[in-house]
Amino acid sequence: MKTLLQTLIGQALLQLQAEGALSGVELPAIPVERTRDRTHGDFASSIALGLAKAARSKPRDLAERIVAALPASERLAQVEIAGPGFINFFLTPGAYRAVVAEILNQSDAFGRSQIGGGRRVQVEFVSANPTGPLHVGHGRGAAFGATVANLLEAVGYQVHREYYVNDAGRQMNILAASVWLRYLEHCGESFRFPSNGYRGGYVRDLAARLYAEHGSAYVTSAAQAFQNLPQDDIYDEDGNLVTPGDKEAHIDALVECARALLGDQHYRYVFELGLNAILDDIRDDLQEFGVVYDHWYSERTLEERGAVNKILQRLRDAGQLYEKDGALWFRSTRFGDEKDRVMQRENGQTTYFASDIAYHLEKFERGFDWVIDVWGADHHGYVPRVKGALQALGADPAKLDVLLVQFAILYRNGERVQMSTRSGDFVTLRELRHEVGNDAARFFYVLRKSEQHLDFDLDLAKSQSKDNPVYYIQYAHARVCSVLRQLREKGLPRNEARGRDHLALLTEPHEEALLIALARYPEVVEAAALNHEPHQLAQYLRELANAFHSYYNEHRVLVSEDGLRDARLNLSLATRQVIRNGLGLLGVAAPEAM
RNA sequence: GCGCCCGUAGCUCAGUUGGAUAGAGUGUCGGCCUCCGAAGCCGAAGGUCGUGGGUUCAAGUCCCGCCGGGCGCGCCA
Repeated sequence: MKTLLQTLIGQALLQLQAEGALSGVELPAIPVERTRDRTHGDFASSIALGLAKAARSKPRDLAERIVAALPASERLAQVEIAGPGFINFFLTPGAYRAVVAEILNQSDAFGRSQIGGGRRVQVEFVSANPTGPLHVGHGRGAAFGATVANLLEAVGYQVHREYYVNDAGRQMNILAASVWLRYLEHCGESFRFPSNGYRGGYVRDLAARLYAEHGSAYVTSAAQAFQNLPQDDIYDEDGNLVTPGDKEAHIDALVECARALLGDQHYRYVFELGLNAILDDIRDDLQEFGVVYDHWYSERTLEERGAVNKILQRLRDAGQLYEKDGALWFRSTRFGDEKDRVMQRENGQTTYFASDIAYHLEKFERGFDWVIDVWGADHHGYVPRVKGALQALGADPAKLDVLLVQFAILYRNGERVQMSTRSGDFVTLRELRHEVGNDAARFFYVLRKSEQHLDFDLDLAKSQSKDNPVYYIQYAHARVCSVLRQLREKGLPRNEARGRDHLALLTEPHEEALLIALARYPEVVEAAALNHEPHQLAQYLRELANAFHSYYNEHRVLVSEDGLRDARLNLSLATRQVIRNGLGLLGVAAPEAM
C-alpha cells in the first residue's frame, strides 16, 4: 500500500513537471508513512512540505496541485490536505479487508519479500571462545544474531550464519594448562592456581575426566611446573590485587612448561579434550536454543593454511607494518584508529587481531556482498582497527557492519543477580533457558534495542500472565486455536470461501483496527530487517495480540449467522497466521494450547 | 584525560530515519465473566523528553556546550 501511494504521488509529480511546474527541481524519495492519529487518515505524505521551497510555492498550494494531479485509485476513499500541507490518504474499507485474503493465500510466506534481491550476506554471531560454557551475555548475542539472520532471510537475502571458533589461539593453550593444573590438584598436588587461568567448575570436571581416562599418567610434580616462572599477580580472597606481577608472562611461561613436561602428544591430548568437550557443549546449547549455523569456522584452519602469515606479508609489502620493541606493529592510526596495534608479539606469537584480519578478509574473498558481525558492546573499540586493516588490504570497510550488543543484567526478586567472570561465577545460558524456558529467553533477549542495556526480569519471564509479553502473544495464538476447537465441538460448519465472500461484514471498529495491524506486518518485518532491529517485531507482535484480545473480548466469533461467522473466522485465522510467522522469525513457538 | 553508547511517566522501555495533540507495559486507583480460555478486556491519574544554546516551515529525533550514568582506551580476547 505504501509503495502504491509512492507510485501515485510520483506520477502526480511527473505530471506537474510535464506541465512545466517544478522545473529544475530534483525529485526526492517520496515520504509516505502511517499516521499516528486516525483522523489524519491511514497514510500521510509530507512531500509538499519538503518540496515547497524548491518549487517556490506555499506547501498547501503545492499539496493541492499534487492532489489534483493524483491518478485515481479504487483503494482510496478520500484524499485531504491538512495542517501545514500534509496530504492525508483514507483507504476504502475494501482495501483494509483485502489483507485477510492475502494472508490466507500466502500463509507462511506472508510478510516475506524480495528486497534483498538474493544478495549474499554473512552474519557472524556469538563466536565465544571455546574456553567455557556460554553465559547469559552470549545468550543475547545468540538470540539477537539469529533473529537478525532470520529477518534478513525473510526480506530476500541469501543468509550465511557463521560461528568463528577461536580454537588456535593463546586462550586455548591457557585452557589446556588450566585443565592440567586442576588435574594435578585432583592427584594431590597443591600450588597457587594462576590468576589468569580458567577457574570455572567445568575445568575441574574436565580434569576429573582426564583422570578417569588416564589415571595418573599425566602427573608431574607441581614444583617442576612452577620452576623459574615470572611472578604472577596475586589477589586476596576478595579479588583485590595485593602483589602485582606479570600475570600474562606468568601464564604464557606456564603453558610452555606444561607443553615441555607433558610432551607434544600428551599436551595435544589435554588440549583436544578441553576444546572438543566445550565446543560440543556450546553446539548443543545453541541448538537447543534454536540457533543453528551454516558453518563453524575454525581459526586453526586459517593458521594451517598460512593465511595469517600471508596477511602479515601483504601488509608488510604495502608498507603498513613496522618493528618496535621486538614486536610487529600495524599502522592502524593511518586509518583512523587511536593507536597502532601489535600483530606479532615479541615472543613470536601472532595476536588475535592478526588472525581476525585474515578471517575478515577471507569473508570478502568468499564473495559475500555484505558482512555483519555481532559483538559484545565492550568490543566497540575494536571496530576501527578491523575496518582499518580491511581498508589497508584493499577491501571495502563499508561492506562490514558491526552490530554491538549490550550486556543483559539479570534480576531475581527485584534484585540484581551478581556475576563475576574472574572467579568463574556466572549464570550460564543453559541455566537461564532451563529456568525461564527457551521461548521467554528468546523473546526477552530481543525485546529491547541491542545497544540498550537489558534488564532481564527472571520472575516476569517465568510468570504466566498478561504481564509476560511472551505469554500474552502466545495466548492470542492459542485462543484462535481454541475457537476452532469450540467450533468443532459445537458442530458448526466452516466454509472459508463463504468467509471470503462476506468480508464486507467486518465493519466493527475493533475489526478495522485488527485489519490495520495485520496489514502493517510486512512493513514491520522490512524495517526490522533493514535496521537490524528485532525489537520492532517483538513490540509489533504485542500490539497485534492486543488488537486481537480487545476484539475477542468485545465480539463473538462463533455467531449463528454463517456469513459473519466465517468472515470472523477468516480474520481470526489470518491473525493466527501472522502471529505464527512473526514468532517464527523470533525463534519462539506458537502453541495451539497453553 | 580521550573515544563510543545512553538520559523520554514512580519503574522498564517504544517513538515509523526531521513531521501534526510524545505513546505502550508495569505500578496506583476504579470498572467488566449465567456468554468462544479473566493466561483476557475497558477507564482514570501520571511528562519542562537531563540541561542551555543553535540549525528550519517543523526538533524527543540533527549540531555545539554543560550535567549525570555505562563501556572502552594492553605485546588480553
